[in-house]
Amino acid sequence: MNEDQERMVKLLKALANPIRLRMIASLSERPKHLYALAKELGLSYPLAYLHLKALRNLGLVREVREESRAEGLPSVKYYMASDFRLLLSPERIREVWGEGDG
Amino acid sequence: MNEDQERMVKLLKALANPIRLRMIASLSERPKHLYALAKELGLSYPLAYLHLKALRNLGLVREVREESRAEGLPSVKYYMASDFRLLLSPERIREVWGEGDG
DNA sequence: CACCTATGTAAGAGAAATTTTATATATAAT
DNA sequence: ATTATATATAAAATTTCTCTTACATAGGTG
Repeated sequence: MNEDQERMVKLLKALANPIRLRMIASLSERPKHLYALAKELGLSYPLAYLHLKALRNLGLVREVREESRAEGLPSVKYYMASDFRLLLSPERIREVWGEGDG
Repeated sequence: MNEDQERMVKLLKALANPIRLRMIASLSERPKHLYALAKELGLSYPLAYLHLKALRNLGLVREVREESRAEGLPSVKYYMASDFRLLLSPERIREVWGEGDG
């Protein structure tokens, strides 16, 4: 697997999960912190934490600084959905995966 | 999960696998039968069979009749990639998954 | 007849993903 | 003080996914 191929599989695996899709949907409405997101979606904090971590690792969700806080303050971390775009079609898949062997 | 949501997760799960992506890439070049596809991709027949079944179940790959065969003949089954199109973006995900709770 | 092609499936082993439980820390409110 | 908010992570348990092994069938070739 080359880099593009690996990236595509990782993205698809990350998105192939209802909890992570709901997280993206919610965090694309407005930024929130993880504790609030967990409550909103009816998840335990550790579970929400693990799912969010997976999304952050791929750049699908990112941290945003809350502006109303002075420098050096403990930080309540806000997250928002990144603006990504992934098209899946036979042609696109062939572009990335095709012609390896014939 | 409503029907659209379930469909989206199933499609993403089906696509989140390098073997199945390679199958789609290959079967979008030209139709072939499963035995040949398995050899081409270096897979055991049973493994190829299971992955192709998953793709067929979702309509991502479909069977095509070989024209050069007379009626009633045993049938060497040919498969080709269906022409699908799936766009993933925060907006699209919010359309399907958003507003459930907040 | 043995071998290669060709299809179809079940059952179990093994690997990966998901979820829970537990632990640790810290601030703010009642 | 106790409760609720808030973050962070490890480890174990559970569930799902993936893959191999085994079995059954059949046509064609050397």
